[in-house]
Amino acid sequence: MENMLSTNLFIVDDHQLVVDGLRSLLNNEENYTIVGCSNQPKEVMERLDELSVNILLTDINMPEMSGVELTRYVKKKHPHIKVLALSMFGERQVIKEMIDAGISGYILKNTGKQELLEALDKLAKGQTFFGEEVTRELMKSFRNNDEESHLTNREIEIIRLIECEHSNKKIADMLFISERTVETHRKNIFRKTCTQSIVGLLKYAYEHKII
Amino acid sequence: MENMLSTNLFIVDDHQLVVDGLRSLLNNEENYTIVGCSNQPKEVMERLDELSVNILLTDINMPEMSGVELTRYVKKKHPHIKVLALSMFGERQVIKEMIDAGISGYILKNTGKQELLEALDKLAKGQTFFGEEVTRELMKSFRNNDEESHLTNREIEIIRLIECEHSNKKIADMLFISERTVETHRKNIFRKTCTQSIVGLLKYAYEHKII
DNA sequence: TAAAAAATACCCGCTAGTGGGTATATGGGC
DNA sequence: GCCCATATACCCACTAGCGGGTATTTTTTA
Repeated sequence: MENMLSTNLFIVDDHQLVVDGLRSLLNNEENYTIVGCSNQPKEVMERLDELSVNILLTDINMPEMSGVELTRYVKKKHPHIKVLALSMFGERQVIKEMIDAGISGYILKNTGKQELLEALDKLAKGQTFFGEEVTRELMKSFRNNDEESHLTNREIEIIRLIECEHSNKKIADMLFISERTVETHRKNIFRKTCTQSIVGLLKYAYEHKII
Repeated sequence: MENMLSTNLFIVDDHQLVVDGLRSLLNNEENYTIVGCSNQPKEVMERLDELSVNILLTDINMPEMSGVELTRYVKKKHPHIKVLALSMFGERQVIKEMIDAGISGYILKNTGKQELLEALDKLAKGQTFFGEEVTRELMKSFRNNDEESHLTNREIEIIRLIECEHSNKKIADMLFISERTVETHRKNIFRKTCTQSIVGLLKYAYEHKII
């Protein structure tokens, strides 16, 4: 019996275990109703004609038809349906293709229930959701198109001081500048390196031999 | 003309440039009065008998007599005098010996004026002060006496997740535990690895092949 | 079985750092 | 002189993380 207030989900994955796992995860969620499941993308195409589906959860690697193709079909034939892509890995190229095809969200299969629910919530509201690791892969994608030479000398200097575990205040003292300035440099560094945390920045710095 | 309210300093370093530099730095500080300078530790011993000195700033590497020996002498003959050790490097062994000898503070010569003033302020109040890098060396000292095997499996797991740039909340979700628990694990990890920041921890983890 | 270690989880208080943004000064190139 | 890049520095709002601590439960060890 469909609840008029809940979001209707359709799950497609060539692995029945994944399908069952997702069903098990979502069965007690009162905001969502699973109106269908399948291992066959072709079957999905037919059943979507008969069902009222809000969100399609789809694997991206299926032998019969890829998630990219399925997404393209769905967005063309049923533009109102949001597509949430599921994958074991966050390969950059695939993410990009799925985005081009029109997905609204992308999460990895190894994420927790929380992130899945968060994604569904977002999609149900018409928003988009890209999990952490997916976002990180995207940022890496942008990052690889930049040259390290676009970091200024000052910024490199500050990265090195950060690696020495100096606080912003300490760095400011050492460089005879304001702490506010150090913060601004940090912002610029994060932006230029497309990193989102000190951990990411450190890894970037090691990879690019800044340190 | 000595100001009764200011702290009397005596500077000893075999390099006149360092002495002059410190004098220049401190000459306009109204809380401090430099009552004497010297390049000769032996001379210091004599002059301390005649002067009212609150804090002795001393180099640790002097040809005539090491800072350790001088400190021992001063603490024995003039126990009220606080000793602030100055050094180019933060060698672990030397730091330890100076501490054993009775210094109240230790900073590196490459630190900024701010840290010097902070150190003097602390010593003037009867407190101790060890600069960042000195503290770090001390922590490394403790750290090297520990085996990595004292980290539990859970803690290692969390370190790896931190390296993946996951937030505490995200880690909690993934491990099905409370965010409070993750925080506690982090505290324990910092304590066991004797690190004080994520940067230090990351470096530790790479060095010890945890990641 | 008792003790120790590990895992879990909370309380409280606080701030370093960050995201969003704006703006000015300086130096170099054209 | 203009434009651009870089360096400097601020405003505001906010919170993730951390330091200090306590405690209980579960698991492991002897």
